[in-house]
Amino acid sequence: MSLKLFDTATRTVREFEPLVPGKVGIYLCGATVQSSPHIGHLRSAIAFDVLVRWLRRLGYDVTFVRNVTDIDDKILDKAAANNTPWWAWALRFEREFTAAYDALNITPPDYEPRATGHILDMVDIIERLIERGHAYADPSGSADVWFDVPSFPDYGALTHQDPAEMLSSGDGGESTKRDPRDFALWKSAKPGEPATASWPTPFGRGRPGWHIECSAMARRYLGDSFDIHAGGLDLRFPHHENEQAQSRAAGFGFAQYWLHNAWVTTAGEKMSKSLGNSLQVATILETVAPQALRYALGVAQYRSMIEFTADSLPEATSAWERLAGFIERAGEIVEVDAAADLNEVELPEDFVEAMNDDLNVSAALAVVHEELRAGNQALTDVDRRALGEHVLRLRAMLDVLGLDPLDPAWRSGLDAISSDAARTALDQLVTAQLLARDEARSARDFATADAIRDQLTAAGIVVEDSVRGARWSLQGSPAQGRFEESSSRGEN
RNA sequence: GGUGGAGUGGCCGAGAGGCGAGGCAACGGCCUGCAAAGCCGUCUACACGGGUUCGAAUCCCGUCUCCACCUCCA
Repeated sequence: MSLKLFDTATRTVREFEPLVPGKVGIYLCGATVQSSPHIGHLRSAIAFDVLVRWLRRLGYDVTFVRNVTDIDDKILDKAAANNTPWWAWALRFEREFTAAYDALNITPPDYEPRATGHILDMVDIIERLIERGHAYADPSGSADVWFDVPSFPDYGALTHQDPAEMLSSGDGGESTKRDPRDFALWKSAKPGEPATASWPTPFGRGRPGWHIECSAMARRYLGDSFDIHAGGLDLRFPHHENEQAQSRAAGFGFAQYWLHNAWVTTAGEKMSKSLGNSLQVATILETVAPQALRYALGVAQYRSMIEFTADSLPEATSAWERLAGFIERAGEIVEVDAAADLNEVELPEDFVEAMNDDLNVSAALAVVHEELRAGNQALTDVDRRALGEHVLRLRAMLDVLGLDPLDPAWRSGLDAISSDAARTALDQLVTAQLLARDEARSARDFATADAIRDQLTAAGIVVEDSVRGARWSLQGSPAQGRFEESSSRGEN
């Protein structure tokens, strides 16, 4: 039983075999940091975070690279429109992305290169392409350098398009290039653009074309050939097609597998910024626990579209609270070691099989919920031995999905209260109330007992009676303070 | 127009020729002083029309609808 992945280039589910046994290099196209992250961005990050976690769980030594595109037309335009330096604009949103990734427990990449830090790596590839006859300087004498599409017969291979039927790559617009399909490797500095947005090169002053950035950064950190290149579905063409063409034309093997995640949709349509900020990560985390958001975005197989409805978040919250609630209650009966090495725990066969089947997290979650039910049964039966095993297996599975409730990356609802002192104070107050309620119940004064409970409920505190007495928890636990939106001090 | 993808029960979502994935919601039962939580049960679905087959959500033919990429996009 081994991992199979759907490879966009071959349109088949392929047995995964790394170039170097035991090692995996992954390049993921990260954000163009021109605006705030929305949940679609996070879906991609979560999908491939699960891939990385699973590969590591399988024992691979993974090198995971996710870039930041910190210069492009939109960044320059928006920064100018807001009277802000373009690099400040980019950094502001890079921070927002980082905050969102952290809030959702997305494993940080091993390397997170910025495009602007790799100009020389890009120049190197462009020079190779010119030498090999796959690129040419613009005839006008500008610093523009174009990739020569007709010189590369394999163009179109990734997305299975016939180059003859492609009319235009759309790049640039001024048709000084030889062929309408040719795309920009290097863009000359334009009048009116900030001087800081261009670099001196053998071709002249300018800035990188979009596609060359990823070719250069992938090569820098993963080598001429590497295992997996991932990104959103929309990047297949032209971005990934062009990346592959550049890198292969330059003589590199480049990616062996191409993985693409599907959309988060609303009302059947691809999410877009025009839908408003209600779908921005920061906004959602004001009222929803980050674990629930991760659950909502992580329940479907990465190649399926996720239909995001008004019910999605409440539904995910219910499911999440059931999982986390079980671990919490179990911890009151058996010793649960938050720091236990979950990699040592044997995973259920069905779970492993599901994950190996192109990361079928939906099927894997079915196993998770079976384990949960069995665990709850053990909890009811107070079967400590079984309970301990269920807890470990459940956590080990959830850990693969980035959803272990005891992962230190999360902070519980109680942690939303800023200080330990406040937490202690709240605990004492609630405990006192529960004590009074117990007394009333013992005296069969249920009116008083219920009044106390109602009062607590109104304050957002859920009371549950069990054989071991009453327990309480904060309802919903929106985890305030966990997500920190970066300040807007870059502006004005 | 070219190239892909999808239509599954109230909702979300797996599966891909026979064996009722799973979650959420709802309802019933157990438990509870009442709740909550939990457990058990109920809701027997696969866009439509044909066909193949002992048997089709799954295969074939046709039809309809929706979505994406081809311009920046996770």
